[in-house]
Parts: sequence; structure tokens; C-alpha cells
Amino acid sequence: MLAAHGFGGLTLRAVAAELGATTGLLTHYFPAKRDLVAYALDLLTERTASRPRRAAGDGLAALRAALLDILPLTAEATDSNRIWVSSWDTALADPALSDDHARKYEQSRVRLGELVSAAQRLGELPAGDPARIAAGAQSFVLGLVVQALFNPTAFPPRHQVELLDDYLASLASPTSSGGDHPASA
Amino acid sequence: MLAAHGFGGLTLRAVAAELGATTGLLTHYFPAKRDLVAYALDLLTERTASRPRRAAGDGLAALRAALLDILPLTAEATDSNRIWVSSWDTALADPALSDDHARKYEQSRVRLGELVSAAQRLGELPAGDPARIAAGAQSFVLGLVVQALFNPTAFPPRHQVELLDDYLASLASPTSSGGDHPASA
DNA sequence: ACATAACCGTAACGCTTGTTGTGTGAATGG
DNA sequence: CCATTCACACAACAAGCGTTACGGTTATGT
Repeated sequence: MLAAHGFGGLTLRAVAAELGATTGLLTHYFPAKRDLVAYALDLLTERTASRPRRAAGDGLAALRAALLDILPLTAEATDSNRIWVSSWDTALADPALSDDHARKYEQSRVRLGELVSAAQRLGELPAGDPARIAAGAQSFVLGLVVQALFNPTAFPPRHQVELLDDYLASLASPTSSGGDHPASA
Repeated sequence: MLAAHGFGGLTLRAVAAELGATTGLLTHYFPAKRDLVAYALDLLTERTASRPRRAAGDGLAALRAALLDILPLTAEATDSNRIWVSSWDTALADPALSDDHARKYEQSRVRLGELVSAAQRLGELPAGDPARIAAGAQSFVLGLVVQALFNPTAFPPRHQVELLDDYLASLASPTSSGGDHPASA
């Protein structure tokens, strides 16, 4: 339902109907709609977090697996991402929800940063601030999600994986500006 | 208005009020709200397209400039991106608008692809399918936009530029898997 | 067993929404 | 100079929204 109509078309009655219940139940548990929305987002987060993850090796392979887990490669993941993207409208209009999103993405970056560190320790990635590399990787995947959602024909799963692998390959190759910090102001 | 309340909170009366007019005017020009929304998106596209672009050199510098023009580095660009992102909810729920978005991003990719080609011709970028590289770059920037919108503190303009430069640097360095297709399973 | 509270369906409220009519003044054109 | 169309305000409409009030049912504690 959410995947089809987005967060904008989310109504208490629709949720209640899908639940086989009425608005009375919802208002009983959620004082206001905002709370229902917040809960829906939390539930989405949790469900996304507890999704069966693909087997991850060590180092770079683990990072790749984590990033692949985000992409809309399956119908289920597509729905999930669709809901996620559609929540951005609501979230951007509400500072509290906005902070929530910021926190979630930051948490995800931290997790990716650890994987980056591990890959660096294994020598699979060149030196460089793990947090920065993680932020870059998250950006890449996030943007790829958006493009894939709008144009699934141009971004079939295979192509998404190719693009991600391109990105990871370019990460793996050392750059001239590897880990130096040019005394930025 | 749109930047603050998003596309979800877009009402005919609010638009009319901001226009100093009434709903009568709007319905006179737009048969239905869908048309108003579509027009708003076209107008946003046009305004974004005709935004004063930063001076672009040749090759890689031009690509960098084009990507920088997308990022929310200024208050105006932030508003623009905010509206853009918030439109995704509405767009994903409407196939026609969805196609419109897909077309716009494809067009943008084509434009980026030409810049990539030019940079390759100058030897500033290694060989490889320009369309693929452009798709990657667009993904990266798009995702960076989203993250910056939700967490402007963690992604100040300087940091955004740094991340983009990291990405471009990694693009510029040749990878072992230049354009080959390693028969992925 | 009985009082109390939690649970939840039903119905209504007030409000906002998109949309549709109607009326009026200005422009247009023959 | 008048008829007709256009441009727009204004008001009203039905529908849908979140929210609230209330009634009956079920659990819970004493």
C-alpha cells in the first residue's frame, strides 16, 4: 500500500482497512498521525535491518555485500526503497522526522565505515579516512537507488551491480590524493 | 513554500494565495491538480536548467563544474533540491510523473556522458563506457544531495566538494577492470 | 464477584481538500 | 456598438481527512 501510494497518500482509514481494523484502534495506540508515521518509519527501519542479508565475507567483500543489500535488486527491496524514498517528502517537512532520518543515515555510515576500515586493514582498500569513504559509498548507493526506482528498465539488477562494482574498483585503486589532508581551512 | 512544506503539502489555495489570486484562476488554467503539479515540475526543471552555471573549463573541469552545479551548496540550490527530492513521493505514485522524472534524469546522464567523453578525449579520464561513468557520477551526486539535505551539519558545502573531488580523483585513476566484463555469475 | 481499566468498533465532528458552478468586468471582433 | 468570448473572483459542493466522544466488550486485579 505504502509502496504504491507513497507516504503522501497515507491515511488512517487505509491503514486501518489493511489491518482489518478501524480508526479507533489506531487512535488508541497513536495519539496523532505523526506518531503513526514515526512508527511506520521505525518499523521500516527495523524490517530493513533484520532483512536476510547475503553472506558476507571479510573486508571488501563484506562492504560490497552490505551495499548490495541496500539496492533494489529484488521486488521486496524495491518496495522497501520505494517507501523509503517516498518518506523523504514527509520527513523533509518535519524537523523531528528529518533528524530521525539524519541519525539513521549517520548510523549506516558508521557501519559502512567499519567495513571500510576492515578492508583497509586487509590491504584491499588504500588508506584514507574511513568515514569519508563510507560517506561517499553511501551517497553512491543512495543515488543509485533513486535512479533505479525511477527507471527500472535502464537500471536492471545486473546493471546496478555493474555500476557498484565499477565504483568499488575505482575505490580499490590507489589515487594520487590517497590519504593526505591538504591542510584544508 | 514548496521548499518548506514539500509537494505533499501543496494545495491549490496555498498556491493561489502566494500568487495573490484565487482558486478560480488556477482551475481556469489547469483542469486538474495533476496538471498544476506537472507544470510546477516543468517550471522547476526550466528554472534549474537556466540557473547561472559556474564557469566551466574543458574536460574534467567541466564535468566537475556540472556536478557542483547540482549540489546544494547555496541556499537557493538547497531549496531547489529540497523541492526536487520532495517531488519524488508524488512522482513515484504517478506513472506519468515517474516517466517524466526518468526522462529528465536520463537527459542529465546524457549531458554528463558528453562531458565524460570530452574528458576522456583529453586524457583526463581513463577509457570506459561514458554512459556508465555518467550514470555512476549522477548516482553519486544524487545521493550526496539527499544526505546533505537531511544532515546539512555533517555535509557542509566544503565537505560536499571534498567528497565529490574524492570521487572524481578515484575516477581519474585507472582501474584494473577498465571496461572489461568479468563474466559475473 | 465485582470494580476498574484496557481495548476497540461506531459514529460524528470540524476542517480542508479538489472540483464545479455562477457571475462580473474586461477584452475582442465583426 | 453590440455580441461574444475570455479571464477571473466568489461561493458552494461533496468527499475525504485527522481527531474526538462514546458505547460495549473483554481482560485484570482484589
